[in-house]
Amino acid sequence: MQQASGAVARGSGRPLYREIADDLLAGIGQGIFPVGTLLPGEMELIQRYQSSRHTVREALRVLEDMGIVQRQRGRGTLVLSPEAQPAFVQMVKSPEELFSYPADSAFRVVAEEAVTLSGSAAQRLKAVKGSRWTRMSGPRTFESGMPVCWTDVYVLPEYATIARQLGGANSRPVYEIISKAFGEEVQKIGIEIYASSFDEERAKALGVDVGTPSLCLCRRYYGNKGRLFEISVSEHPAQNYSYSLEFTSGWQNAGHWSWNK
Amino acid sequence: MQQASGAVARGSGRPLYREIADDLLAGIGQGIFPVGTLLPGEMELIQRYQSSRHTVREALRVLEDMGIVQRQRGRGTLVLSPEAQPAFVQMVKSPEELFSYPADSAFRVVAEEAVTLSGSAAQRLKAVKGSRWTRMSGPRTFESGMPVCWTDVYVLPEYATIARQLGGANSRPVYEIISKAFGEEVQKIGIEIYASSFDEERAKALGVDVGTPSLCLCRRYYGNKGRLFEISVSEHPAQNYSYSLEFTSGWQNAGHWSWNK
DNA sequence: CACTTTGAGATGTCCGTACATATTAACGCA
DNA sequence: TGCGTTAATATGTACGGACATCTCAAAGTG
Repeated sequence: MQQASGAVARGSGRPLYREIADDLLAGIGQGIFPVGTLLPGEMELIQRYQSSRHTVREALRVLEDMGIVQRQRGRGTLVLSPEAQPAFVQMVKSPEELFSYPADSAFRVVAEEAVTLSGSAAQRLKAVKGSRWTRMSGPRTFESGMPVCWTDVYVLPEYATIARQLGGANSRPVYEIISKAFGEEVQKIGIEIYASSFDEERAKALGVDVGTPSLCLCRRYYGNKGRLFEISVSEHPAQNYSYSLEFTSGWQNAGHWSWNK
Repeated sequence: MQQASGAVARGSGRPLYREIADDLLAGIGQGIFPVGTLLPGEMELIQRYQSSRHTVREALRVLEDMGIVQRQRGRGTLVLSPEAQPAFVQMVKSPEELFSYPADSAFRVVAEEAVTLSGSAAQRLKAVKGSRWTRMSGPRTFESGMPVCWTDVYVLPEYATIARQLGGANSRPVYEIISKAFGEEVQKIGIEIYASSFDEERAKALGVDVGTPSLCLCRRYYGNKGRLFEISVSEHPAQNYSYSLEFTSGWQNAGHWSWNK
């Protein structure tokens, strides 16, 4: 185990900034720098390690890239997490890859109405009870007419005008249309997956038997300032659909996306 | 669109290293610096942008953190990707979080046998046809006896000895036991989710009705050198189980995990 | 020809300095 | 008391220099 927050070995073959980063990490792990508090300032660390500001900042950058600390100009270096956390990350290039929808399928809206979420509906959608949404429902089908799934899309009432764009067959995801039309940048996506079976109405619409097992995907889209602006619930016939994920060992990067004010 | 690879605006309110990074990015996007080639050296970039090495390196670091370029001492800066790829990443602290298994549940092995995968079984598990595995099957239940799911675990024959450790009730994940006992470090985890319904045998074992909708999770664990060493398939009663994910906007970090030799 | 050595060029590490800007708390004033 | 101002402090940006280490190719050597 490393000694915490004192002098570090020089000429150990490892870069000095790495030694400093490890030492700070040990200090955080041992509670010398508790989570939620600020690390000593750069000037103090320079004295403590008898190093230069450049080297100290390099060490702090390592910790930041590992998600251990968060740096903020004018405030200091906040300790976020007690230890180096090797993590499993899944990366997709765009939210579209979270869909796994066939490219040649289209969503056809057959019903649009304003809804106020009751308690049970709000719980199922993980939304606020009593909140108001505009719901658009319909099947997603291949060009050939073969059904892909039944979809309920809930959007904020102020975005209900997109229903006009969805009037005809549309293959683009709803979140993408909203994002471009209203400047909502998707910051977070929540996905919940569960199994169910088709009720009579939907089974009829998709041309499958009543009671057919189904895979349901509920996706929640959070935009600017973390505001929930869209919820979509899709119900797929089980035999035609599965959902795949892949996680790779790595570290989180708290990095550059937050640099823009 | 930015001009590519010439002088950049100073005093634009944005940091100079960001301007340089954007300019290089534009150059990469326009094919001035094709993917697979090396970017101009730091000294040349210093002259081109009339800046200091520190600033140029800061710009290159931004591109590296975004996964656009890869830097290598003694060689140069390699262009990996043509454009900035905003990505959605999901992070979990350990593979355990991928389970969502209740902590007070236990897996009880009721059958263990050597199997050779037929074509259909291999396709379903996404494993190699004809490969040999040791399969352990049984229910996972709460301490109270209430069923959580039915699980089939496939492990490499050389790891079959862990069945001894699983003889009694065991709440620890199988991958964790293998990891500790045999030194397999989990590098990648693949998950596939689909819906089904319980057949007679399993319905009886779990005490649910035949035909009850179920949610199936197939997990594949890849260890050292990317070798598939465990597959687990769990079938959950639909009404008791759902699977949640969350993705946050960010960038990939090609960074510090590779620093250790 | 095969192998070793050398050297140029590239990035990595580390030191110094100065000024800019955001944050926060203390201060002064109405 | 309430609010705007100011000052101290923190990190961010940018400049300069020096030496270390790695890579690759060219030159040298047997």
